[in-house]
Amino acid sequence: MSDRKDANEVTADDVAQAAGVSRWTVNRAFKPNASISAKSRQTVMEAAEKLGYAPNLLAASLASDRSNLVALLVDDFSNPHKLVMMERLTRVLRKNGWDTLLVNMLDKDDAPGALLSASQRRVDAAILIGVQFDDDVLSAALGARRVKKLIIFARNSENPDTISISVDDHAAMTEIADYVMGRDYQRPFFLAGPQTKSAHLTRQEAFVARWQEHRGMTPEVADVPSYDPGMAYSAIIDRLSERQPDAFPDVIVCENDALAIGAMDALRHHFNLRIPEDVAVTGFDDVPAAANPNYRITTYRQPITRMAERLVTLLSGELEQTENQQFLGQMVIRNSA
Amino acid sequence: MSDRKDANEVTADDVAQAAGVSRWTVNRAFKPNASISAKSRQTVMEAAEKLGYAPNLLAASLASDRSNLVALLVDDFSNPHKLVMMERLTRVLRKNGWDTLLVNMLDKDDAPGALLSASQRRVDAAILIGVQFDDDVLSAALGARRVKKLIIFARNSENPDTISISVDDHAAMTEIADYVMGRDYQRPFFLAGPQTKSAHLTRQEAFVARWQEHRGMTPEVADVPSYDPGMAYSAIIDRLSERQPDAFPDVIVCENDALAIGAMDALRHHFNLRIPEDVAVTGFDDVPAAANPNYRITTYRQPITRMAERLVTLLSGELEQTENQQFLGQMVIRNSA
DNA sequence: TTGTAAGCGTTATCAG
DNA sequence: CTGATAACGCTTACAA
Repeated sequence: MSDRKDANEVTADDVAQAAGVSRWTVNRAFKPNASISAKSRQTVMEAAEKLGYAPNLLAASLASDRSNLVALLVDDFSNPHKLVMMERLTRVLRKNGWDTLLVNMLDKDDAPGALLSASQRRVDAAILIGVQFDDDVLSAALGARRVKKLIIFARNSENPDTISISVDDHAAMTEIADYVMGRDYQRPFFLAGPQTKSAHLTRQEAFVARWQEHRGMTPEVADVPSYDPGMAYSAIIDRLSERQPDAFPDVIVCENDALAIGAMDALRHHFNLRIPEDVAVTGFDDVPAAANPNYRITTYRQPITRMAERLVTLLSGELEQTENQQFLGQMVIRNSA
Repeated sequence: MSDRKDANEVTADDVAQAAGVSRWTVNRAFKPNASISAKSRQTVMEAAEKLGYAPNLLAASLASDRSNLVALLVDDFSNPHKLVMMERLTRVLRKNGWDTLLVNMLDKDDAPGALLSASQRRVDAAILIGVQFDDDVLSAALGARRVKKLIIFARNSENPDTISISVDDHAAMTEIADYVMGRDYQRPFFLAGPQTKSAHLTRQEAFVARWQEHRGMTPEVADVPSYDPGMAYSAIIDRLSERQPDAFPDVIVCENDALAIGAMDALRHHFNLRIPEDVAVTGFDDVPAAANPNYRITTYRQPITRMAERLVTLLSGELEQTENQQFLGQMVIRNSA
């Protein structure tokens, strides 16, 4: 049945033999700062090259209990920003010698299963870039000691055993609020994503607080069950239909671009309104589509690459951090507000 | 230094001891159709549950030389369709017990490196969903015996040692051509993606051939270096600026939706043209944005889920296929043409 | 700097 | 159906 196991099953022993050294020397040759003479290393590398040897990472992981593998747990694939994050993360990780196991959280209750999958491959860390990881799930996961490190990427978490690498949502949203107030909009409407139990309502809270503080009134808020342009589209229609002009918002501040795109589509194609003349819109993330001439969204860009680089230092353990890492991004002013 | 190795390091031996059986029996309990009595299995499972045991897949893979791991090699993250494919693929794979290693091909010449990464984790197969795998790369990869199976997903390949699972591009594009001709467009323009050496020019060729056959003239063709809406936007502007109205195409047939989106944006926002009144546009893939009210693209939907399911049967070896697998999708008629 | 012994946690295979 | 032996290919000591 299995006729594999032909060539390519070259082991360190084979190389050792070919190079006339011991297996352990072969090993050292492949380890960046091992104590090995330059000469030995070269002999080994030549033999390895000739035989087509590459270390078996499975065996290495088993023997060493570190795998140089991280799991990326994702749940909301409808948000286009996920594609950007996945690209950046895998790029930076791979450049630094880490491989990525992509785990699709199939549904709301799949978090434990997803984490289990990851742990069975002995990943060194699990990186969460989904939305459905509330603190209950995290505690359960950590309680079960499923993974060594749990890192929440691009989202806050209050869980003390978890490290989050994210943008300073409060600062970012305050900046957006100030910008919007600076343009003198009067009737704000905040469009939020899923209202889970964890701490990621920061954006909404920050906006609302800032507006209250400066204008003495509480902005209207609506939420959708997932970061999906289609859901945002429907939500806006549901919520704003049959509204008198003077009760219609003049600016819709969205928790992210996925929602902003849906909102803009609804505004233009359902309500037949112009943006920003009739209603302005702001987003968050600066997804690729935000720059396209149809949208030209005024949004906020997270420094994903820098965040990914921080992640790498966290993984390598250089930084014995347990504190959450906060970054500052920058507003990108375009035409939608 | 390492204070891990606390709990969770439960092995089959521990469970065996707790359950009063041998390690091998524990193992059998976790294997679907192993010869083990129902009673033994239950005892084992209870003990396992209590101790929180889960098989170490690293060790299993090492010992068995099958890993139940596949690598997904991706290179063009700017195409939104990739997100859809990744979601479907990981979903179907995981449901069937396969894990996914996501490998980002960092640049044009990274294919060998990416394949090497995958092979070092001893993946059972590498699935290619990028564009830069031309037949040279594939041959090299196979020559180096890097991976056991190489599967090209959603794209054709002529390489005989490779299996491709894709839509029947010829049939699909012929259907689109017929549709376009049926609407009586006269001046077609085909917008193609990267012109690599492999066989994926089928769409372009099919369209051109069909048009020639029925109309006796060769459609104009342009190509862009990557499936990126932004590139398509620029390409359309470069190519069509300063053209007299009667030389301007009345339908732009795009190799996929990523290009169609860029083309539509250029047509509307740069040339100030209406779609489909002034110029019609067709796409391919039916990405989520194709359905949004801004675009409403007439496109072609690939049966990704069925294709992913076929992939799984291919992986499990039930099908000792070496032939390429072709699927039929369906046209989705919307407003853009 | 280099070699050696003892595992890492499974599975294939064969004996009972 | 169950138990035992020998790998799988590497790493972590530690000794030479």
